[in-house]
Amino acid sequence: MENQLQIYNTLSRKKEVFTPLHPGKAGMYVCGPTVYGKPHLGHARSAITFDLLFRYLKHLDYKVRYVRNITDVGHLVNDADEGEDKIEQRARLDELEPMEVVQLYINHYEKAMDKLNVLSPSIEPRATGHILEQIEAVEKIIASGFAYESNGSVYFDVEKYARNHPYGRLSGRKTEDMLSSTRELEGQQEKHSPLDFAIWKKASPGHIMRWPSRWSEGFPGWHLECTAMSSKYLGETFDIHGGGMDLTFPHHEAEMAQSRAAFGHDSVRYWMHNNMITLNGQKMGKSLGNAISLDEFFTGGHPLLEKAYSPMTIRYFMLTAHYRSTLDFSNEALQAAEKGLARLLKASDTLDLIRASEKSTVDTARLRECCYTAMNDDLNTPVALAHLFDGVKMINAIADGKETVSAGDLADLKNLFTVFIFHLFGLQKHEEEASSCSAAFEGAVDLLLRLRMNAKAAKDWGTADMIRNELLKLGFEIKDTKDGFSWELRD
RNA sequence: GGUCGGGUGGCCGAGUGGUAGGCGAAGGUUUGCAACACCUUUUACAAUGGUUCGAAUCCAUUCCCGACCUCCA
Repeated sequence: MENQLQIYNTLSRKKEVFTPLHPGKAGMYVCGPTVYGKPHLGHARSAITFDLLFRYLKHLDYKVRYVRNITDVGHLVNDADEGEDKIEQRARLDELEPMEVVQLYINHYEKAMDKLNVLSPSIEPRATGHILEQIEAVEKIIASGFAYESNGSVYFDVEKYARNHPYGRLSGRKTEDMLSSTRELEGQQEKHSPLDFAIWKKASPGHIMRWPSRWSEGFPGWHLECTAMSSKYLGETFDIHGGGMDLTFPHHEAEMAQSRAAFGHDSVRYWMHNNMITLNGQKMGKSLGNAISLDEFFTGGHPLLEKAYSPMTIRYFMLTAHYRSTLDFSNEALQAAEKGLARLLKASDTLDLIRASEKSTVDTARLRECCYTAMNDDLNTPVALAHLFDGVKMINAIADGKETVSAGDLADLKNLFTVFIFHLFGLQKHEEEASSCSAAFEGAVDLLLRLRMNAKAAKDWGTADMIRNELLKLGFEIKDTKDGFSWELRD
């Protein structure tokens, strides 16, 4: 039983063995982006963390339904229940329809995720597509007595709820502490208590995004969409709910309260939260104005970036830290990641050239075991990577003839590397550039390098070096091997 | 102020009682030279005290940093 997947549950603050609600199936819901701006490194961290989980669960033969929402309404700019909708604000500033803003940034997000090789979730529901479900949820909460209407808006009655239910359990706080530290805000006369949050909000006259309801023309509160959509697609109880740590309070705490008020029980069995990306020790975030967008990373177009970093470098960089640790961004760290990744991928190429021997002098079974143990330990990718680098040493030693591997072990090693590097970690070799080269192009480069080989054989170093140096200038990487050469196009 | 989490070598980053790993640097092997690869080396656990055969890891005190408490992945 020791080698089972364990995940850290924010609710219990412990690692727990993952046992799904329904044997053989796993349901996961993750808070996706609010689409009012370009995706940045933080979005990538969350997406990659849960993509890894999604891939691993599938690898463990679970039938996984992965729901990641898109928030396209209800997220207000400032204080929780006042202020402009984020998307409407962007629309006003850019003179666009709110849905144009939504579409634009969904496109940006999808494109970036695609580059990062983040798999599409099973379902990507949008809040605006689930207004009816959200209205139904409001009805349920009112019926259970934990919400009240006030001037066309409906608020969740936190104090009443907290009398019989633990509010603050997930984020580890007490209602009295929250009360004492809550700021006095303008326009909160509608609420019974400053802790109450809106689940339906009456639209002000200038508000564009609005839907009819029996309380008012308005829009749903931010926290509600996740309760409505997760229960719709995963059921009133489901396995895993993920998101960034900064969503723990108030968003997830509110979700928990809503679910319990609406359904009479908790919905989520395992809460998982990924930590933040930091920049000079400070959280990278839109509101702090220190976020670097993913596009900027891919093109190098940001003053803080010394160069462009490929999507795979970013993906690998994320995997070098555990998902619950903060990860500090720096050019140095990214360049180290770039080189580490190249070394790993090179070894996986080398693996294809290795020939099996009678006997093995290496222990591939143990390597395999170590890799899985690391993954089962709350997705400990940095440790799994460390073991894979032991594998890299192993591969290079075999290729050098210093160690030998049997046919069975070689197959095992190949399988391990393929599964971990490509299937689970989702890393890819340079964007299939090789396949985009035409046969004629490849033939021409091969011809040049064969000429160089001839020159070398004739000890005509001038010609040999000229060919190599000119090709290097054009962006090729040239390597001499034992019995010839290899080349590839740098990206 | 409240709650929670941290402080590890030049950089990043694992690690809850007994050699992570990557990147960098130095030296060497290989090579016509180079790249790749390989071998060796290097510097560490914020401070102080304590527990222990043995502590980065446990306890105490101190200092420093961050996250959340408003919207944020």
